[in-house]
Amino acid sequence: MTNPLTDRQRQVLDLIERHIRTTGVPPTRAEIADALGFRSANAAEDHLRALARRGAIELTRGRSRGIRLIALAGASADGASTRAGLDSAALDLPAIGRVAAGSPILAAEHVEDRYPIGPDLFHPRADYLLRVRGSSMRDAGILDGDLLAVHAAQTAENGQIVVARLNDEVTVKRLRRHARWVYRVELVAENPDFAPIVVDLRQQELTIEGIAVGVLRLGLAGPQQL
Amino acid sequence: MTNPLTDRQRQVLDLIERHIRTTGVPPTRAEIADALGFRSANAAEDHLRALARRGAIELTRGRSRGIRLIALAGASADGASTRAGLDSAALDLPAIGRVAAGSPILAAEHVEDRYPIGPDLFHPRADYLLRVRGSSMRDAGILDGDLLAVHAAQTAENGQIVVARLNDEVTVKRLRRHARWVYRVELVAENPDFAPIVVDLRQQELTIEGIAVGVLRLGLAGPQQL
DNA sequence: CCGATGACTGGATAAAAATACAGTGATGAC
DNA sequence: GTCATCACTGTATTTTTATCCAGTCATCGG
Repeated sequence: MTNPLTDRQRQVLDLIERHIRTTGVPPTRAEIADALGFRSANAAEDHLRALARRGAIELTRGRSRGIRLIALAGASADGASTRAGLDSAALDLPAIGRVAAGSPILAAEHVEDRYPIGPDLFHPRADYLLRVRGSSMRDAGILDGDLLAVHAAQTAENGQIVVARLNDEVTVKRLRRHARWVYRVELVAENPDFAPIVVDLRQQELTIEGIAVGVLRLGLAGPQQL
Repeated sequence: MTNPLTDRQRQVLDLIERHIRTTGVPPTRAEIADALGFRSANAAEDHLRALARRGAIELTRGRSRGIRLIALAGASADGASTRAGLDSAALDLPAIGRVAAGSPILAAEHVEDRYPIGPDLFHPRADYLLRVRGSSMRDAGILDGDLLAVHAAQTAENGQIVVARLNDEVTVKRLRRHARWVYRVELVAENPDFAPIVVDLRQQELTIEGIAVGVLRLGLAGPQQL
């Protein structure tokens, strides 16, 4: 018995599961709409009704966040198998420095070091640490030289801080997306000195490399100044 | 060393767990009040605050049903007590939440959790993680809720970020001291909204508890906003 | 071409929830 | 005796949240 779910419904279902795992509570209609870029919470409502009709979830009328997952039979589609060569049972994480153009982030020559940090400290799990260059995310508390804990993923939700590759350059920004924008996304800095980067997907290729799940700053010791 | 929870608090905690198990979502304040017979939802609110202070749950401000169970230490306190005190050879660090007035920072009841991070990652070595409250060090990239890696020390140098105790309150600030000042030091916030605290050592006792050696931020995952 | 279905926008509204404020007793420490 | 903490009552007020209504556009089977 395969799933009669549509792709979009599958995405909504995955989002619900992810939301419960990361926040402890199911999402509201508005949160679903925001995460998937809908401009109306009613779109989320429609999806929930459809999922309930198909038996994937159970809704409790009138109760806020009254969404319950039923029998998680199928494996989720979202990039579960992509962690190539990463030991999930490891107690440490590789730190990635400057990434050369054209090569994958996790290529061995990019690994500067390994740090004794449990990957499962973060939710979702961190796959590597990326050394941040520049101050474009300053107001999000991510400073030059910080190590960003990254969960490797090919997709991200509106509002998340992502590691993206644009024109073969790797950058860290907040992702902005709307349902109305078909060929457009924005990479927004968290610092008024930097303008948002508007990406036209018909002209430029944008690859999501992962989502930020934490920050680690070492070397706070010395009496250095900003 | 049993739970620092009172009987009533334990009952509330059990109820929350039961509610999640049976309905799939955490309870609201009104539902807690109703289940335990309170006539005011505010009674539930008070209990939740107390449980959060003790690290049994985590509350998300403004989010309906934003209650999360932390580290299910087990219903009853079994013989195997948790590692209290200072294991130097450990691979993890204790995280300290709110520090009660008059008691030492590393007292067992302040330990919210332990995180798998090698103490030697930091220089000098970190002895514990302190959960930062407030935004007074915002411009140093230390945000509300961050975990500050702290090296226990009784002295610090000018310009270092320190964990200090003043009037029995623990605070994180940058230390300012000049050779010319004999009885004076300043604790400077890294945020223009906070004025520097000028300390006259003849009148107030200032204790250095440690110096900041790093920052760790978890929970960067969800699409939450600042 | 028609009607059903999926995937939405936009606006409105009532109910549900969080949370602030002001109190009351009781208990135990100092 | 005073103070802090716990365990509440009661009243507001503001946000959140669920949910309804009225449409639009595209696709697909018949």
